[in-house]
Amino acid sequence: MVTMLDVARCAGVSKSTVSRVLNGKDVVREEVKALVYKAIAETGYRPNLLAQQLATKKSSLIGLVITNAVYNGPFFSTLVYNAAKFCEAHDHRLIFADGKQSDEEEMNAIDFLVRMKCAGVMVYARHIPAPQLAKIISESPVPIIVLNQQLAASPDHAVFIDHYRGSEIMMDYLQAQGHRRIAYIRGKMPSPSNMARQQAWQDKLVASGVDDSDALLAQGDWSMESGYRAAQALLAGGQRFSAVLAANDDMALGAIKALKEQGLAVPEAMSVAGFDNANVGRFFTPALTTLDIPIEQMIQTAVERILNTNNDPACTALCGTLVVRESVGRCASEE
Amino acid sequence: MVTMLDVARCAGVSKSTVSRVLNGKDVVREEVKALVYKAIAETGYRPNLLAQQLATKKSSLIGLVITNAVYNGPFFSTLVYNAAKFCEAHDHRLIFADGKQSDEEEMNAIDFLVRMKCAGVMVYARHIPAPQLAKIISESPVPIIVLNQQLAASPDHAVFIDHYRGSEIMMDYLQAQGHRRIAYIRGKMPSPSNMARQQAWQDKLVASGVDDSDALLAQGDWSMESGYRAAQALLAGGQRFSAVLAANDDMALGAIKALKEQGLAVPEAMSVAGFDNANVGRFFTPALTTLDIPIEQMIQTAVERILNTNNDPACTALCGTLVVRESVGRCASEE
DNA sequence: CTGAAAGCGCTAACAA
DNA sequence: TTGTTAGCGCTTTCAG
Repeated sequence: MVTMLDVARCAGVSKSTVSRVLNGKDVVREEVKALVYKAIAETGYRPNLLAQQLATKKSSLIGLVITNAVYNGPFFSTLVYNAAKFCEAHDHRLIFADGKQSDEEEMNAIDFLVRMKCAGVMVYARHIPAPQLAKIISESPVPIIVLNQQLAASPDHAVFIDHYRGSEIMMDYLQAQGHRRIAYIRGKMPSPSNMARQQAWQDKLVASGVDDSDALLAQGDWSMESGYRAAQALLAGGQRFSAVLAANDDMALGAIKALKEQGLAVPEAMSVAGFDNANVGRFFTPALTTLDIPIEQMIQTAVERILNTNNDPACTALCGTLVVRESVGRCASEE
Repeated sequence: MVTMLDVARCAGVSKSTVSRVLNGKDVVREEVKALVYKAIAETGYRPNLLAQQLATKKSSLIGLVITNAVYNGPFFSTLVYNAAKFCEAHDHRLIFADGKQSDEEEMNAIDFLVRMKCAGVMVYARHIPAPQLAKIISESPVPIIVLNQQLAASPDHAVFIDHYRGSEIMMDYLQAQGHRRIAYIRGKMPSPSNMARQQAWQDKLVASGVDDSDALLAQGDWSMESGYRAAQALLAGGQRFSAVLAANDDMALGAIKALKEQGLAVPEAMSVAGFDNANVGRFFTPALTTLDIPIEQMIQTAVERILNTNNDPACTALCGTLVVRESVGRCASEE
């Protein structure tokens, strides 16, 4: 392991001089500079970032904690991709810790990142309860930004999407197509996005006079497989409904599969819609009607908040935009 | 920022004692231990991992470099998910650096991770040429494992999948179904997996007497969108073919969409197959016939190689297994 | 413009 | 069993 001292000796100067030419802060004589660069090349020196960060107390890392519950969705790749992208756009690197499946693991993950002296950490939490989150935020020496979740206690530490409003938009569309009895497949609980979406669904149903919404609710776990089974369960339940709204695209896609298998053409006999605007939805037959979620903006805002380049509170009010494709049709059965 | 010294003072002991109780290595008197724990709780002390790693020269980080060219595929989530999983199974954390779109960026990413003193780094490279990679490996102070690419120069630093063999398996199946003129949609170059798959496709075609394989080749970039367009181009080309093989599932799915739009039923009028066994393929109509790639095993081997818990050279010989579903049928047209 | 020396927060001999 | 002392590799005063 070649250190700065080795380079210094090789160049016949002191450690501090080497440090200076590397950081370009102080002024160093050109000839000396050349000498140092030559020594660096000869020795194959690579600065140790741990030592550097320890000395400067500055970090080039931004942490991200995600539950692996969302690992299989398209949501995950988009999130990670954009997180990496924006971090690097600001000369930082993304460091990643798995929140696994429990609040304890999620806390561990956050703790690890904080102790790694990240400049900040983004948390896509599924298990830590809000008050606990608020406590972590207030006690943390570095900014902690909570993703996809509203935090009353510290709004500027949360970047979220208004899933309730998004779900309303979708329900309005469905109802405008004449659907009244709309079934809902929810994701695994607890999940803020699911809760909000489900609530809007129920509220809209009630507002339109459907009062047995419970009978139209099915349970999934975000996976296609679970959407497939949830749709089967719904069908088996014997309830009347003309549309199925799933809490994400994957489940919607699974549901379509199940409906088709039962001889129900989509959208002719049954309409289906999802959330997230997963890439694959466009290539399905029928192409999936969905709600596009501005993940990219959310992450960008989070990163900028961490690095203090963004103070725009408006960014927390995202709600998504409807993407109309083929999987929703007009309601056939007049009720 | 509360340091170990603060804790020591608070407990009325020395730094080393605190360090000892924290690491549990040396024996410390129970009462002193209690004192220290109390002090830790009171001060809210969190060990600084940078300092710790600098002092011990041990790291709990494993790096991963990926080109963002693969970010949108299902390949990506599986890779990252499993990488995180196996790292954590071995008490390490995954740290992530974007290889972006050039060899220079990929080298930067590797360099960063090495300088962060990772225990090792896994590289899913798309741009750095093999000889360069070999050089990096030989000069690196920590193990560098190249993913998904054969490396003649240093076989024990490469964990790859035999894509040529995998493609042969698929071609054998297609030909067994009676297909002779099989079109191929390739991914963006350069890509070792694509090159191998394409070569096997061509060799098999030639072996079966088809000598104008060039006319049956279309260019994609791994995305569904590109598969869609490639299939359109193939159709527009006016060539006869009864099956389309795409270098990955996403392109295969895109191709199916285009074929359907042209009134070609899959698999009745045209067969389609892909590679990777993306989750979504199962829920498509028709469900996609594909080749399952043992990504999980590949990553596991890589992580274990880095941590020296695996010396089994057999693990480098993975080739994947055929997953027969509905998108390939018997060739209708006798030629 | 450059070098000496102290310090970042922790660990690890070595003594006591 | 515990404290003292030197580092780990880098930055950063402070002198010169």
